Amino acid sequence: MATIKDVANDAGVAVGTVSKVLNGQHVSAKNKKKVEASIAKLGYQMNYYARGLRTNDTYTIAVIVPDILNPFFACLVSYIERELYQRGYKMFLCQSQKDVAKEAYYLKLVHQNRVDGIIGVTYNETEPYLSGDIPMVMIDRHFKTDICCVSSDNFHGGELAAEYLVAGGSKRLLFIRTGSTLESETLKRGQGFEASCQKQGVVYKMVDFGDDTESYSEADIYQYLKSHMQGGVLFFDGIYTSTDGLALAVLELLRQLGIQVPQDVQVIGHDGLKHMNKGAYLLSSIAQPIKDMAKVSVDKAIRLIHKEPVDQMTILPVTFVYGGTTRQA
Amino acid sequence: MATIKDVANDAGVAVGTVSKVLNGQHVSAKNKKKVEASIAKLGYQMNYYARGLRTNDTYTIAVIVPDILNPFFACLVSYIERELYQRGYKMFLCQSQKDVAKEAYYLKLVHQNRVDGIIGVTYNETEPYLSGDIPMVMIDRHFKTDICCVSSDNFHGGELAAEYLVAGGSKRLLFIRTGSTLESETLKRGQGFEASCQKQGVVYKMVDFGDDTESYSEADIYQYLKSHMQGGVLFFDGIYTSTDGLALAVLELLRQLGIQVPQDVQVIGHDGLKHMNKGAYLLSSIAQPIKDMAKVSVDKAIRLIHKEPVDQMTILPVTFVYGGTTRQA
DNA sequence: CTGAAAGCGCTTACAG
DNA sequence: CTGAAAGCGCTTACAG
Repeated sequence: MATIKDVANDAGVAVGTVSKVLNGQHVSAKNKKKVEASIAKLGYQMNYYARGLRTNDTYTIAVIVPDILNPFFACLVSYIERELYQRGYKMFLCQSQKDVAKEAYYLKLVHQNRVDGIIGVTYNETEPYLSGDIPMVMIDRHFKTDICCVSSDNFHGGELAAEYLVAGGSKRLLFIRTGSTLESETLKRGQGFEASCQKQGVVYKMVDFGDDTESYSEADIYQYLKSHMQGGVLFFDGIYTSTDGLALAVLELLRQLGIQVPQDVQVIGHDGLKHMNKGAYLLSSIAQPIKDMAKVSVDKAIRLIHKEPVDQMTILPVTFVYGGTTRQA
Repeated sequence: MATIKDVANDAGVAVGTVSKVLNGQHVSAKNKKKVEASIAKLGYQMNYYARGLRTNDTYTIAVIVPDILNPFFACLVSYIERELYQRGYKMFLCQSQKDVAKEAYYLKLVHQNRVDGIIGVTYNETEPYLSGDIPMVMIDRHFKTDICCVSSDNFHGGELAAEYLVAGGSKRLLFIRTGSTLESETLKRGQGFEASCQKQGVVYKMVDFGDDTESYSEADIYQYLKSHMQGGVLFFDGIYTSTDGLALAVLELLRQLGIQVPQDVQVIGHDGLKHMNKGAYLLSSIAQPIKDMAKVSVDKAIRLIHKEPVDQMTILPVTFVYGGTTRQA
């Protein structure tokens, strides 16, 4: 590959001059023309490794998510990539897979590869690995330390779910969640739901099936639902789940139990996922503004890189979306 | 951040010695111990940009796919990341989004960032951008030039679909496809289907709705199906589509037309996608061995990087999977 | 086995 | 405005 030196020789100027035209600094029109001609002629491509070594800017950002097999994260990562591309950054994709060792590996790699910043969704206790010297924005996870965070309005999402369920005629509500209790921001979904139930003075129950191991503890949930049935009818007539994935599992269990949705019970999920990520909504749900979350995350990360001021916390609005599992309010 | 020089000073040895222990070369036990102690003490992390500049190895691979919003690609990318991680490589995620300019940008970036190799699924005519000096493996796309390719057995997939449809009792088959006609490997799905129909001596029809613009040309397909109905019954009683995404759209159209699946017509898709990428199959389908495709791709890429011999073409086997839209053969 | 030194391809003061 | 030179943090022959 041609180097800056080859270009300088070909154009008959000093390497410093070539560097200047490469970086848009002022050089005489005559030299600029010569250099540009040589660049084109030699097919010169800048070696970012050499530049990065000198300037300490790499124009790369590491994105750490649990797993893009999960459509929510795939969607988030997809939009982050587009945003990064617009801004001239490249993305290292890191899947932690809820594996502490792997997450630590990536957090370390990030130093070695001198990424300019990190955008991450992490549920592990990785704070010890976080040296504050690298710009970092977390999604949906509010660290105790002063790390930048962007999230959607999980609390209000829970409220919305309770409101729509009641508006659709449900009188005895149930909230089901699974997952790590470290997901501090997402925990607010249940809190908002509960607050709204109390405010509306409706009967409700909160149940937590703990960390899901790929199976969403389906057997446990099945037992739970079954034990709340009497003469073929479920005690609850409105269910809100912490994620769409969980809602899908619940929907299948209800089907097995012979319960009609939304006639007998309405179901609302959370995330707002669509068929193949582009068709209809999978079910009635509280939709997160994934695109905006991606945009804001990238924007914050780049501001941090440039040492510009940023808000420590940003909470984006959620909306209710109809997907056939509610009696459309 | 501490540099190799800091470590050398702290340990009282030369930088060359530190470099050797870093790279697992032989140094005296005494010095090795001293160096390791200093590394730990200073929290030293190697600067890969400096090393990369020297050695021209970056341990990074660019993965180029159209868009991970598509669950098939999300799945592929997810498994590629795991494989890469195992082998000590990092991944640049590049979404071309079927945008020629963006794809060209990434292909160029790849030179600037000196990635060791590329793994890609591209449908554009990007060959001119491909300088042969960088190891590259293509998935599902067979270039005329001698680029390494891995694919699943699309032809046999088509055959399997026809066989299962007939085995389930269908007598008049229909193949529907959408998408770029550049997808040379995936085009074989239709070819295999047709070959099997002829061999089995069954009535069939092939129809191509061209490039999908996010909407799968749904209106056109609806019209087509409707024009082949008579007295509420569809002329065809078995449908095979080029992808699961398309099959889902067809399923919805059939529902709108009041046609029962699988009673009136059986439907088989292609890809083998699952609910949330982990639950049940979306529908009866021809499943691609995505995990193996990822593994083989990474393996080939790394062999190419090491200048080891590799097979130019690898075709992995596909299987029929039952997902409720066939009369289970 | 170890140290001193050159060099990878850039950028950036510093003179002129 | 331009050139010559130092230096970013590594690795790798080359002497000793």
